[in-house]
Amino acid sequence: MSHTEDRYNVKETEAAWQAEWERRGTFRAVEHADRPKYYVLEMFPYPSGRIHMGHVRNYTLGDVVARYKKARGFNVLHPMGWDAFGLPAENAAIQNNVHPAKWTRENIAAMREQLKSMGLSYDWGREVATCEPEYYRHEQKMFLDFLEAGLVYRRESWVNWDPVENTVLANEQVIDGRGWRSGAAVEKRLLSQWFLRITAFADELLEALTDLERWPDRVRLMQENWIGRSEGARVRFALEGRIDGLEVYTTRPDTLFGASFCAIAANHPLAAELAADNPALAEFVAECNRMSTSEAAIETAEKKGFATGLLALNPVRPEQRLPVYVANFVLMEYGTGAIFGCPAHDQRDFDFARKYGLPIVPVVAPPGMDPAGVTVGDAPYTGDGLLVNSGFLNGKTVPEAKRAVIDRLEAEGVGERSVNYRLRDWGVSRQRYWGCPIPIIHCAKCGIVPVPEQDLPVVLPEDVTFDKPGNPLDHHPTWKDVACPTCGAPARRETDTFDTFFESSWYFARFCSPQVSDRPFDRAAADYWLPVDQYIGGIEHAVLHLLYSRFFTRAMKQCGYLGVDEPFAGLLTQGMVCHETYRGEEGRWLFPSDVAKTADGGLIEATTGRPVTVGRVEKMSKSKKNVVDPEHIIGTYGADTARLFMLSDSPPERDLEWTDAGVDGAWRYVNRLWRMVGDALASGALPPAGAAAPAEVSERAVAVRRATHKTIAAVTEDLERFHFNKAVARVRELTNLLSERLSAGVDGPGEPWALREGLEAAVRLFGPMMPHLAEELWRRLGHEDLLADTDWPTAEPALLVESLVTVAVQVNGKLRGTVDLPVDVDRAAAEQAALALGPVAAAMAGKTPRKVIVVPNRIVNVVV
RNA sequence: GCCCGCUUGACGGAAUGGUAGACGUAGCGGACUUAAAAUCCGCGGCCCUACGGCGUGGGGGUUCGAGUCCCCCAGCGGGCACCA
Repeated sequence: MSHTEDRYNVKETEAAWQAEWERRGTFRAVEHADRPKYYVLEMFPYPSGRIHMGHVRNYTLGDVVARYKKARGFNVLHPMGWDAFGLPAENAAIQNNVHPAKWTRENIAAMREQLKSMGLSYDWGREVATCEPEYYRHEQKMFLDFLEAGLVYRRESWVNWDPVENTVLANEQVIDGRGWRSGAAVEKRLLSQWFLRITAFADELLEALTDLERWPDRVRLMQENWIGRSEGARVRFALEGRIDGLEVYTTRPDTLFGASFCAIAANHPLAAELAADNPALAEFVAECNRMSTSEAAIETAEKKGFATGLLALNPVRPEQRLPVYVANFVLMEYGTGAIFGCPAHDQRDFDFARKYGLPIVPVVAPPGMDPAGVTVGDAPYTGDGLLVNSGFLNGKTVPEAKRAVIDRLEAEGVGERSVNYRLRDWGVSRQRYWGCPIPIIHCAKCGIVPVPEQDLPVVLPEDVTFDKPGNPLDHHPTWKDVACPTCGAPARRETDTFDTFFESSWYFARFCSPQVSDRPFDRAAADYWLPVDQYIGGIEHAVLHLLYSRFFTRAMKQCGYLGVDEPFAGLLTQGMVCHETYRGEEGRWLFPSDVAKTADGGLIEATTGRPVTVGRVEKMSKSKKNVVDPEHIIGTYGADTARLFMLSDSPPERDLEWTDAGVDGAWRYVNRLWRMVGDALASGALPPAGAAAPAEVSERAVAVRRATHKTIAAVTEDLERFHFNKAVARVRELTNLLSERLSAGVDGPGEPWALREGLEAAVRLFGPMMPHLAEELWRRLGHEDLLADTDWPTAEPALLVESLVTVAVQVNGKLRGTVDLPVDVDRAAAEQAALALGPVAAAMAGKTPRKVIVVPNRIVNVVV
């Protein structure tokens, strides 16, 4: 580690420091009640087999935060684990005839080695894999606790069903209405499933968003929209010739007088009843049921309706008869599964009315329009205004009319105020093998019986086969046969497993004490570490994973597991890693590693020399082959180079384009820094490590010290705000200056000391970003201790203040010059100095200033 | 379809409403070298000989002053409940 070489030996150096950190247990986390804690967590990966650049970016960001906070004196918890249940393992099993457990465990082993080569400051002693019974047994217990607490229930719900594979399909497995593997037309099917009552916390989850101040606004907004709280009314329409009525939910009860139809969901009980003796309607309902369950598919499909022949009586206009349709865009899950349509003031209702020739009656006059002459143009009007054609509501504003009409409906007993949420309860049943078994037993006599606590965990059997369509747990010869815990009669195990979001909804708590086996985690440890201070991951998890975790935390609290409401106090959502795409002849996608550059800068296929077309920069994906293997990059340039590039080119929230040139640039910088420190030491000009500051310091040396301390202050601020790219730029600026001074020849009182201070500052500031190089240089600079155990540098305030400041001078907002002024000079003096500038006088063309705006230490603007 | 975000030199990006383009990448010129690589130095938004003018996706607005705030539009991307 300490010989003099001309080139930086990355491989040896990085491996040596990784071994040293591990040997010393540098990153082991231990609870210290007297020290401030800081919990840094990156979203744990699905063990797909190899890490990808998205992981490298995510974990680099987290590692910078973890190492920085450690240097700032925090007791840091920075764990890593594996989100190890999921579909890809089953797909691999089917395609490659390898057992999901074996596949997953091998992937974990491979990826662990890859992550270790990045030099991440994890406490590997806390590693967890969610597919192991030691982990998932606890969520089985939690599920039973939730059941007892009334947070779990069972009901029927619709799924995408592949009739050939005999299996439920994920939305992403449904392509154009067909199963991705079988190609069979997908059907909707009703299955009995377990649900978690997330809607019980809808208001709380919504309101608590306000306090998540360290979450990005857009994520909070996305969750707000997802929860989708709306205030409206439930309105009951009588049905002509029937004793039952139709209850609809609406956010626009003010437009009731403009209603021209009602529509119900295809799976509304009324639709089912009517379809029983109406084959055409039955066919229409069946057609709706063939649509995917995804909202995007439903919303983009052509809006269709089927007139049932039923007529509904408008409660505010009893003489009016509204046709009742079954419509493919009405969702049973939302509101009451029935709506009334007011075409004049809603786009979808408008389209529907146009299509089926229904009346379009305006009932809201836009502001400024004559209420008497309101007509409907090419588009519905959805804004505020005054009610017209609406009986007792005429002349009221939209909000007034809402209040008035609901009051009337309530008085007449035909409706009431109602708050509705778009949020639906969380269906957690999956008809899949590679997941956590749901600890329930079905008994013919006793019904649904929870697995007794002493029988937990229900272990997922590994002796299963994938040769038949459907769920292997179902085909297992013996596993599901069990005696009923209540009556002892033969009974059957639940063969569904949990949604894999279940595992990721509490892993952050497990990390607090992964070693305990009789509970999910130790309460005291959770009380010490939680909430996670900084969570880092992709924006694609902005809603589901983060909302489920927020819900789960509340559910765990309600059951006494922990004491916090919110799992993640701070959130950073990183952008994607992108790369150019390449196609060869015949349009085949090519890996970047298959593409070579010709002398004139053109691109060819490396092996054949045939031409290559360059496509757009897109998210790295296997399908387009625009991927770069992190292992290859780390093997060639080292982890620090990869980390530096990840940090320096783009702010973390934005997408990052991976380029060879960028990596080369980072690599050159790593070597430049290494050389610069080596040369400085070899020159013998620097004082030894720890030397006291000299009494006399020249102006030149003070200038270096100012630059050093300004950099320390700025980088500290940048890291606090996650502006890593700016932090890198600033240290580079400092090392550019130091390099200049070093090559100019060190001289004058105090300069060698100032240069050492500068070099050490650069090394320390880079510590969280390029830990191996920084650790190596720190040692070479003569320090015995580890940089990883060294405190963050502090800026001396006296060196941050300047006596002069450059002030811009504008005439009518246009820059005409600058002037150097003492800091905080009075306005009159600033104005005088500005007016004295030649170009300023020229631009004023002899006119007298009408006004002079002076912003102290910034700008003087002369208005003429 | 609905919701959210982004758009600044050739490229990635800087810029509490106050000097647009920090820092880097690519490029160009030079030094070193037999040569190349590496390294070092210099140049660098666009137009103009200059004075100066024009520039932050397009259009409008607020302001002494707009990349930044407001409105409209376009393009690109993310999410939409069983991928994780």
